[in-house]
Amino acid sequence: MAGYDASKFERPSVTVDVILFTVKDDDLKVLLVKRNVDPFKDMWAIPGGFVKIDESLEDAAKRELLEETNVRDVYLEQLYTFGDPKRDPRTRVITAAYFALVNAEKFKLKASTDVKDVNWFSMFDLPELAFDHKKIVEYALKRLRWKMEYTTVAFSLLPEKFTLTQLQKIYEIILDKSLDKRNFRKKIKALELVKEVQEFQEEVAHRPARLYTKNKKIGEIVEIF
Amino acid sequence: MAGYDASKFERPSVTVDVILFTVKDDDLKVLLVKRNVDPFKDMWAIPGGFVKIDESLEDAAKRELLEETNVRDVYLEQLYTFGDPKRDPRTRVITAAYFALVNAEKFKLKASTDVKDVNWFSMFDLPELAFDHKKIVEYALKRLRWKMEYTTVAFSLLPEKFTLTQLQKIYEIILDKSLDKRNFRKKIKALELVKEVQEFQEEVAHRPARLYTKNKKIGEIVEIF
DNA sequence: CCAAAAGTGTTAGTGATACACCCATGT
DNA sequence: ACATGGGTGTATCACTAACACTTTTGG
Repeated sequence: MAGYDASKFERPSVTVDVILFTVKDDDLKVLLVKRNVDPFKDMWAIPGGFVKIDESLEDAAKRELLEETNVRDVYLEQLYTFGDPKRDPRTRVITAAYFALVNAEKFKLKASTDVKDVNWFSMFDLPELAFDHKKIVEYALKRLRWKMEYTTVAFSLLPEKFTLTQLQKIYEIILDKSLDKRNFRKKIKALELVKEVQEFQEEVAHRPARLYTKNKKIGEIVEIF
Repeated sequence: MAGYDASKFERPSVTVDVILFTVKDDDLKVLLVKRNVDPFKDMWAIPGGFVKIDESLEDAAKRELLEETNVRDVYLEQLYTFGDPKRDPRTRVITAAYFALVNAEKFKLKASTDVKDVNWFSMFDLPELAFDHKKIVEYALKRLRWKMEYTTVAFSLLPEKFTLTQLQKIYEIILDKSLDKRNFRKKIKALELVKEVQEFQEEVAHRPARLYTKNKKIGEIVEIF
């Protein structure tokens, strides 16, 4: 922190971008918005926007997500700040990227004024993205995979009540590898991450699975080293 | 990313701050600078400063470290971006904090124009710090400890040639716990992190220890999960 | 010969992996 | 009765943790 008067400096703009993941239709999906303005008009991009002068970065991330996509109440954490001077062709823009997870069945997407369209895309079949958003999304995937292995973030992708098979599938889809059912259940139970509910799946053409909820103070994210 | 003209917005200032750690005199030290200007004139702070309009965040971090403290060639990674609207009393300042490690014996500290004084402080006995720097330093310590357990960052705190006891001490000081010598050496050797050198310690009043170097392509940081 | 740190192996316990069959339900 | 996923236990392997004595050097 130097003895400069901040106002002497030509200032970069600051944005937040939010990489929102969900698991849906047996696939890992990212939320993208279609840009309605230049630069990169009509191209898909990560939702985001400028940080207001009196809001925190996290508040900005929540606000953008709500405004552009109608999504609220997500697991949210800061991912990384991308500040390459050339990442925006117009001017210097530094972006604090956030990383978010939701259970997709809880809201309806809707577009907004700045945005022509909003949609889920398979992480493994993305369209061309605006700015350096490809790089950002790839970085987010790395972080997501890491978090899956060492924390309980997976639970934020589930509905209130879920089966152990649903939970396991989330791990399998994101980590892109199959897991042993018995070992998986053994571990989940040993860590006491879930609590039995006195209910079972309904309307399935096979033996209905027991339902579980997250156990109390996993509330949010537990490191499971 | 929204359809706004960036120039319409009141822009926050962006700084980088660098938390530089070293291990010295059997203690974990942080580099602090004494501010020569308001706000917080004469108070100790993490080195840092404004990001220039055409330099990347990482370049800014390197530049500030060199300018304010004469330190170069460090291990450097982005830590977190702090953006609370009230963290700077003057105006909105968002700071991208970087986290750095050096072997302290390789350079001479020197103060600069913006800075009255530069010095190493024990991480466990810090003076009062400017801004929200206490919080930032604590966050950096958490990250450092985490990195010690799961990566090979420790090696960036060592000189070219070192003994296994020196290496072990670094772990012990930072993690603040003692480790078993035999198990420690077994693990380091099993992971092939070090290479024997045909030299020994000199001028010590006991059996001289064998010297080692970092093994080839640990070059930088290896995750040791 | 004393002080100081260097160096070295074995055992027990814990957690991870591999693996196959019966069960409950709907059609 | 059959198809579909649900549900369960044991044995092996790998890694971690605990632990004590001998060696080499300088003073």
